[in-house]
Amino acid sequence: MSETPPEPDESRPDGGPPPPRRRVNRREQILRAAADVFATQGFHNTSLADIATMLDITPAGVLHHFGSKTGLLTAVLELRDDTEPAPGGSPMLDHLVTTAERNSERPGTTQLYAVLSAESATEDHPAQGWFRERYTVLRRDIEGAILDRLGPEQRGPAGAPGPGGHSPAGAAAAAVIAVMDGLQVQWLLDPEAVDMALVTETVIDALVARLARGE
Amino acid sequence: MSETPPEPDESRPDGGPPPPRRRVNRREQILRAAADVFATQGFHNTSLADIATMLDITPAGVLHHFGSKTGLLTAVLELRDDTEPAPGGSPMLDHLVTTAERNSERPGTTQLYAVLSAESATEDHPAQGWFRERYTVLRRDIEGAILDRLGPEQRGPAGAPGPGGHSPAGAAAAAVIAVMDGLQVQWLLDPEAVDMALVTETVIDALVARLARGE
DNA sequence: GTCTATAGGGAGATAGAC
DNA sequence: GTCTATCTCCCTATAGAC
Repeated sequence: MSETPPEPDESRPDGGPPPPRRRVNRREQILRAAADVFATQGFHNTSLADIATMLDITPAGVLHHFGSKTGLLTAVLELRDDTEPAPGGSPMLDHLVTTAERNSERPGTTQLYAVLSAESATEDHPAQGWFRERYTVLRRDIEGAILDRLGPEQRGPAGAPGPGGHSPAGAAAAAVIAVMDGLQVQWLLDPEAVDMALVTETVIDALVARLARGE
Repeated sequence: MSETPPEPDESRPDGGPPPPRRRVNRREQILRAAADVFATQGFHNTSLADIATMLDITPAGVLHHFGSKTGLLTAVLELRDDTEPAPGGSPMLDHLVTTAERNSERPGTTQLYAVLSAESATEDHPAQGWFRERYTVLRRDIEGAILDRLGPEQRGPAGAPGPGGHSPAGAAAAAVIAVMDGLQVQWLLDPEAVDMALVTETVIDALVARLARGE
């Protein structure tokens, strides 16, 4: 299953800086394994032993690098594999569709965030603050992207605060995020049943069109 | 918190069936406690002891009634507190908004399904089949409701199979469900940040308008 | 710096008391 | 029919070996 790359003896002529390790760093190996198994099993349902076994070490070997199971979770979340940086403004909306498409080919990552985000809504979950912050930032950014796409002339009413202190564009932003999240669960349970990218695009278009009409 | 309604002593003139218990039935008490705590803590993170403690019995006392922890989960899911039966056809769409509104006042139930549905997307989760089936039925019903609202004249293109074998109305149905689910997670993490009913209504309207325009 | 041995405290479920 | 005593297993984390 897990291959352990051979470790060549590294020669250091002078008494230089601390020896660089050929092996990518145990820490990274553990992070990858943890991300995989948190995704397929959830956080609470995963034991340190599950992760340790994948690397042929003991559970305590894992804990050494992260202090606690919670510390490991935090590190996994920070990992954020942003292969491509998210653009700002109107192009961000297209980027969201692309992301949905990409997620269809990475069940592991998709599952990781889908499962953990919902699990974080339980009492005193260690990832709660992380996800709360993430949603706050996402809502703000996507609201900006929507206003950007509408253009200055149509922006007026959509940007103004509405009921509950939220602007229509802000509500639309929450909706877009919600659609993407909700679709992931449906897709994970039944991949044939939904086309995440198509539906995401449809909802974005429908919401932007509605805002453009000033409703 | 949970009130235990008094059980009137039922008089049996003849030597009828086994003696009625004054207490509502242990089974029901356990179900309510389990639903509460599954909601706030998730399924995997909840122990039988957590539930047993609430009723001042031992974990095995709980297991007696349901055989296994999984059996208890299944029973909780079947519980479905459909206070009001969901209508069919176009009124169902209004009912969805009402449901979102009601969910804002029942964090417990909201959390139960939000957390469990995502958790069910993990490997071999006992509730996986239940949620898969639930989504399949919901998508079909809501698709019907959308077509109903569109009316016969506009229904044509929306009902026809599109890319991936799914009709535009079917995609919209998946989107509506996704929005409701996704909003729940955002709302649970930050109740002030989103208005579930408002956003749900907005998305439904935007999607129906789009279909009506034949896009 | 990296990891193992072991502690110490639950977990779910079986078997059987009342 | 209802529940407890108890078994066995597995969990996270500390302390310390190499």
